[in-house]
Amino acid sequence: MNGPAHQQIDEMEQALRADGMRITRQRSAILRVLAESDDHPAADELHRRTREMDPTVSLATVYRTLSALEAHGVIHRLTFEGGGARFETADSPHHDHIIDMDTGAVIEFRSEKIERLQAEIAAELGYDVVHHKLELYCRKR
Amino acid sequence: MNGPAHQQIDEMEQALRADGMRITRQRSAILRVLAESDDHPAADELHRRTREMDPTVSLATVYRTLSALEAHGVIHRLTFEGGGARFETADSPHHDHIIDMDTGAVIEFRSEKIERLQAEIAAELGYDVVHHKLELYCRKR
DNA sequence: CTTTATGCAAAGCCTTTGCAGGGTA
DNA sequence: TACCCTGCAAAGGCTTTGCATAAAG
Repeated sequence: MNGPAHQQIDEMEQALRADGMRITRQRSAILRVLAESDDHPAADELHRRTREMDPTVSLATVYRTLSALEAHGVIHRLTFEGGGARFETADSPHHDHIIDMDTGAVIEFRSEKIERLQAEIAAELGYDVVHHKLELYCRKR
Repeated sequence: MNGPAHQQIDEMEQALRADGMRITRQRSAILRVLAESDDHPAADELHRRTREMDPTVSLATVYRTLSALEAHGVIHRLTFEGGGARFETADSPHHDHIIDMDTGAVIEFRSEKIERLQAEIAAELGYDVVHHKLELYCRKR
């Protein structure tokens, strides 16, 4: 819902095109809907929203597109507890998530300290962190 | 696979009984198999192992038992990326997980610093952390 | 014009549930 | 005995896939 982020979407599409991916009407619509959402929607919700601007888009295409976009690094797949996958564009810098257990709302945050500690811990065990997931399931105090 | 952890299992069963849960042959077997596993098995793997000591146990009962044990706080449900839920007994103190992306192995670790930072971050946003999930998807360096 | 994407419907996981019979406290 | 639990099989969510058609480059 961040209004005219057109240039951002255009950039993503250019990158995808350069990466050999065809930009179809459906893919463009799905990507745009996701870029304009800030609530980490699930596939079926994304399908519903996309249909408002293009009623022909099928759920299968939504799933296929999401997988493709993820493979190209343009979006992230989030798998919270209970329920299916949810998605976000990968435009903002890396962050983690707080999940409000009462409302289901998702809040983004970032901690350099935690990032650093994670890498240190993995290194001590002989590993490199490829990616990680930190979710805080919380209630308002 | 930690050998004779009988007293631990007995303790858990006592607690469950005291909590109003009936200890059946099936539940006892499932709990024991899980307590003796250190590889965070999924439901179907648990079913396979449980059947070795009691071939009558059905998969439905495995699922129902796991949910019940989780509700009673005796086990934890882990939901890693891709694939279904995996489980561990809740006897050891809280810890997080490193997932070896090449072998699928799961390594436990604990960081007081990270725990503290998480609580601080949530507090700043007006939240209390009920529980959290920290997973490091790693490769051997 | 070649190759890739789409829609539809069917199938695939993993997990839950209704029901009648069986076991626990 | 009263109630809870179990097995079986069917159904449920979410996601993927086979196929013929349509569209992109």
